Amino acid sequence: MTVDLLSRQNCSDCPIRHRAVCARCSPEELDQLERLKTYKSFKAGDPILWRGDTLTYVASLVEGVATLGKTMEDGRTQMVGLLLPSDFIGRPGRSEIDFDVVAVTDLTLCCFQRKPFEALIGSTPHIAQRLVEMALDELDVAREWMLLLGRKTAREKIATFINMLVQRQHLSGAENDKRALVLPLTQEQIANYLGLTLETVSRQLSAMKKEGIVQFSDRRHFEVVDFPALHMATGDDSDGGMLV
Amino acid sequence: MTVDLLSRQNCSDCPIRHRAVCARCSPEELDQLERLKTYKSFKAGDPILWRGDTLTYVASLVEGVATLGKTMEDGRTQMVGLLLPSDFIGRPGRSEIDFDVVAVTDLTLCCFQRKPFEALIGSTPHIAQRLVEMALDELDVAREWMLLLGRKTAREKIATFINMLVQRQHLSGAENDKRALVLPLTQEQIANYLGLTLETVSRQLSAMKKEGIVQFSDRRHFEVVDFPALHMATGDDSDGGMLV
DNA sequence: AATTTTCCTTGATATAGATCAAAATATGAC
DNA sequence: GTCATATTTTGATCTATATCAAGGAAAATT
Repeated sequence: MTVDLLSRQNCSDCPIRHRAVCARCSPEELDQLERLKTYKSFKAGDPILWRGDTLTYVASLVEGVATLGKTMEDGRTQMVGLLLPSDFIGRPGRSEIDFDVVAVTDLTLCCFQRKPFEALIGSTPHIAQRLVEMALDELDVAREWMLLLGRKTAREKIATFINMLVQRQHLSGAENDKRALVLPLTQEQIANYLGLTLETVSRQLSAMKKEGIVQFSDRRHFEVVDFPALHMATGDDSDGGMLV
Repeated sequence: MTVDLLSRQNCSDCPIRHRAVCARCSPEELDQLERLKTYKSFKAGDPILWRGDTLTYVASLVEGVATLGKTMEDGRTQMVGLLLPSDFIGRPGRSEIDFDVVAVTDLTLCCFQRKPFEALIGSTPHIAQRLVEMALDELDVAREWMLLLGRKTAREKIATFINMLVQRQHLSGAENDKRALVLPLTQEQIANYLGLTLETVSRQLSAMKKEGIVQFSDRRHFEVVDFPALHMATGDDSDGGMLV
């Protein structure tokens, strides 16, 4: 019943397929995965993992949105990742986590006990290989975000964030109205993701509405009206993104 | 002859051992690695890889310092990684790189052709497993840096940077004067790493000298005089770091 | 439907760090 | 050793964004 809106795949069967982890698995291997798997549900706002927690599971996000965040002693916080369906949580070969994972919406995880999962990796090179690629993909995303956090202006940050939502939601199979997009976070959470304050996020978003770049139907749903202007505003591209 | 100052290991033999990639390799596997391996040298300032380059090699940094950087169309740049001896360059399973790798000092790489290296991974689970762990370690570092870039003050950034140098150089086997540390970057490069301008770096470093936290013997060599104050200045710890 | 709470907007003001400018110091080349 | 270049320091000013403050709109709860 859980159709993964963001990964073009029905994943009620074997959620770890999300990222094609087991595209090349043999029937026996799939069977093994099948037996390890359990589902867990969380309510919006629930902490899934806390910094320092022992990792007994690795998991694949089936439905919903979660954030990865780091918090400083004095309360300043920085989001370091946004988890959408098909994303992977956990670190084979590591028993502790050093950031917080929090459910933003109600969500479902497909969990595998870490130990047997690691054993499986140890004997199945192509799964390990796939995990390397996934980790390196995440690393690319993190580095792109470092550029954003270190060098972009508030306006560029917002534009880049919206553009990322466009990309991740278009890549997905969501065959709804092509332009209808979901804003999964509050403005405070967006501020946390972008290294800004919520007031700055509000002002920049208002400006982009006024300029007719984006249009909101309600707080959580919007569409991009002027793609070239959005592209231009990201700072990634000196021209209007026409070449891409 | 090339003794790796930063990894407690003599690595003239099999540089990929740096990160214990092949600690569990059989003699035949070591032999295979041995045959794939070539050394390449670069001069300070040389570009090693350019964004968009095709990756024909993966490599391990034997000696010297290199930076990973991203550049925007208008010239703004953000360093996204600092490579010290024993660090790994390259992405098994990926043929293109999307940032620049530049030699900061003269350096030596130990290179393996990507294709055969990937084949080796495909048939050797424990190497693949080790690479997953390495990629996840890098991801942790990148996320820690995201917190720094998004939320820390200029002073906290500088203190954190110095503290990172202490940690990486102490972890290494460098059994020279315990306090003598190398500053491998110019202040402009540091600014690039921290999302600041060079003037701000200069001012903050001067302040920390004046306060007696650090002391420079020359531009590239310094020692930390007051560790508790340094810890305090990183912002990571509300107390003076006494508990760590 | 009324009330509470959460989320968003807008304005006024402050400030950390950027930018502009210039001199002082190193470093390297010849 | 001198000249040229790269790097660092310091000062004056500016500005983007934070901070402080308060009201309004939506959502959730009763």
